[in-house]
Amino acid sequence: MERCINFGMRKANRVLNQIYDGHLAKCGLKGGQYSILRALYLRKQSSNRDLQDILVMDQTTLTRGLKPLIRDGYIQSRPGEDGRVKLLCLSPEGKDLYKEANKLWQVAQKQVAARLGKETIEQLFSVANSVVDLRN
Amino acid sequence: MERCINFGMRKANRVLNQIYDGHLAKCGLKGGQYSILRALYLRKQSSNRDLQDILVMDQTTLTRGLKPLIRDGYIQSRPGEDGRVKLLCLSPEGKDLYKEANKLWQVAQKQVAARLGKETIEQLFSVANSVVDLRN
DNA sequence: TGACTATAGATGCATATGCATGTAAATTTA
DNA sequence: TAAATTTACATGCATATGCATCTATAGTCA
Repeated sequence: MERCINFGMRKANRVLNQIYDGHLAKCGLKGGQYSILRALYLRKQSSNRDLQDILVMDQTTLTRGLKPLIRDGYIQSRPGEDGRVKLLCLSPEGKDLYKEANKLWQVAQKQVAARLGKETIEQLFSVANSVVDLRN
Repeated sequence: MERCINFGMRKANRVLNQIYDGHLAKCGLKGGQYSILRALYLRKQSSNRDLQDILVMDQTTLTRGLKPLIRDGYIQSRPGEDGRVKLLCLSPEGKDLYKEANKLWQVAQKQVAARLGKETIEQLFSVANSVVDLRN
């Protein structure tokens, strides 16, 4: 009975999401939103397009993921010189929220890391990177 | 710059979903629906509760995942002796659909397996199982 | 038996995901 | 420069996900 690769990873992904989301809920964020805030925190400014590459995310998924963060004032959006482009950056509130979320993220990350162990984590990233490379 | 375990797996999960969904789309299914059909095909009959454990899925997620499959007549639902329980099984159409979907799944699985290689796949399942065990 | 508790599912709400498609702006080409 | 093409982003639609909560049924215990 051959195991489905997609199903195997999907289950694991759900478990991880629940752990990280559980911690991040204290500041009202989900894991995906945290990733977006982090990417913007580290890059100061990005277009939607840039973030798609960084986050390995579909354009439509990203656009919608940004929506509540813009709505709640954590991300500022303005048109670029190229009229098609939307430039995004964290507002002061967004930076504060990221810093707060980062503390919660660290708790989640440490908890998971402690239980999985170094070797498993290395394998996880190695496997995940290999899978992402399937896109090329 | 520490990498986020959740983010790493999430990206990989999205890539896999797209590959499998791309193939399964030919019969109108998504990967999650295929997993449900498969579980029912192999077990003949299950309650919602049973499937939650098999699929490592939240009750509400599963209930909603079943909805379109029941709606479209692929899964039959009837109450069990225990009035709270909902018993589920594949209809004849559901069995046919599963068999058709299984062929498409095999194409996807082979394609991914060929590109990842045996060792990476073993690691993938090993890591995924370790992550799922975090629930305990 | 009646009250309390536990279990199985369903629903409201909000985000997550991506295909097909639409709109607008920039670039290329004839 | 006008038309065709490409690029960036938005929207309609449908499924995916799970927390909080609700309903109904089953089981437990005083």
